[in-house]
Amino acid sequence: MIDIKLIRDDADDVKRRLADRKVEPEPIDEVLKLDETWRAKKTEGEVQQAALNKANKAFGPWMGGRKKNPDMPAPQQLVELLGETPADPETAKEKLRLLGEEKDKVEAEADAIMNQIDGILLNLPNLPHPQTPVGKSEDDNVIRKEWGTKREFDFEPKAHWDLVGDKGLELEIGGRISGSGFPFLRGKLAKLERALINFFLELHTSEHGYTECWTPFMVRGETLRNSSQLPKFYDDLYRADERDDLYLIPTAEVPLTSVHAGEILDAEQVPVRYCAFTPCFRREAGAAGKDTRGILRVHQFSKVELMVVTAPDRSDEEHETLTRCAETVLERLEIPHRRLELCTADLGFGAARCYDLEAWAPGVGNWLEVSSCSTFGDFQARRAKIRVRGEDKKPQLAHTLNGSGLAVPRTMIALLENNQQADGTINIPKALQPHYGAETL
RNA sequence: GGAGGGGUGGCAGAGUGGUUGAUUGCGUCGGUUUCGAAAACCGAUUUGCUCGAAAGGGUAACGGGGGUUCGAAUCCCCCCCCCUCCGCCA
Repeated sequence: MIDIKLIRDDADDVKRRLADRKVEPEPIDEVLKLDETWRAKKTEGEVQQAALNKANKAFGPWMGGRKKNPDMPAPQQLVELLGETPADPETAKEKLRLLGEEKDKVEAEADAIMNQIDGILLNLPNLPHPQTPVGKSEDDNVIRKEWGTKREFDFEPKAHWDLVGDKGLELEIGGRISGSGFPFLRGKLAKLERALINFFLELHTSEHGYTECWTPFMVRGETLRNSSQLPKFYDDLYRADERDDLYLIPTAEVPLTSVHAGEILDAEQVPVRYCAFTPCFRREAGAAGKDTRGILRVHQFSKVELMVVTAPDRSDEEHETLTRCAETVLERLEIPHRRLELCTADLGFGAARCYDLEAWAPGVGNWLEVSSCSTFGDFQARRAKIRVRGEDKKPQLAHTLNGSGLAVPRTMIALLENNQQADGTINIPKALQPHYGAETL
């Protein structure tokens, strides 16, 4: 969530920054107006509560005193609140009850307004990082770097679906079992999938300092709200039926972001760096028919995710470090790739700044997004209530970051298509050989 | 799925419906003492919201949500989590 204090302090600035993301200004004005009413109601209720608290505090001793001395006068605090001296405790009670009801009404009004505010804020995307390039569409994304050179082929490189028909890519079987978008791998490709997952995890845990996690694959709505998939992206999620009210995770970001939800971390504990392999489940609603050939876009895929919780002043450098960790995977696999910095128009809902890593796939003749490395500022931390103690010992909202390290199917596509030989075999890159157990596939 | 037990401040662990944000111990931080340290003693030590320039004030929170009451950590209801036992099953 956006900090409501930013809206109070400088609503125009918030509107400007959201406008770069093509968000209309109306909700901000609405929040501003509601917030003003909320604070008035809130204060009104608290003043009433304070008076009631004072009176109630004196009530007990008065009752006690009257047991010994039935003529004991009502306490001053009670008289003050009621504006008169009550004849006896029973009349006082009745009057206090009515005052309490008035207070409850005011509080209920305040709560209703706060719910409205939350409803708006939960559906507003994050403010872009000052460094994020302003743009109108994905065409304005900026290529920050390219690594490797595209291989020259002395034959026509095949797309992966033509390349590995005999190596275990069984899309029809997946379709029969679950439907399209649920790939079934058999034999060599199944083993390649496992080798990639293992290679990713080994690299990040033993060389990059991430702590390996194993997470649930189904989570509560609350968990999805923490990392900002809900309420906005309900349609993109698979949900178990109403008996369980659980959702299949679209990424390991979801469970990992909630690991420290509600906690205040000590300065020495951060940065926290987690990685996890999970399958990811996405409905891909609205993306039907777009780049869906082969395993380009599927409903279930494997991914190793990197996730970082850090103090706010360190998040920019952590973002670079995290992105480097993801890039290293591609470098080790010798896959030509580039780093794209997303412009304001193309930024994900919760991201403040984001690099996409794209691997070159000569068979399909396209750059494929294999990783998305985002920094969220305090956007997720505010929802998940993740805080860090600063140098002054005061708790402050943490910053969260995450990135794929990497998504398996598209990495596999790039690997297969880049390393194909004229005879139809595929060379396994050196770094992966220990995990795959052979030099060719 | 069934039967019990439990969820209180960083941790441990009290708590009779009425000066309880909460006894106490440990831990942590500061001070006294010391050549220095330990011990001892003294003091401090939750978080959010809100008002305020600040000092400070108000309010909320004892797993979560409702309810009873003038007043709830304390009583009632629902839900969640953890532990033990039984059943079932990888």
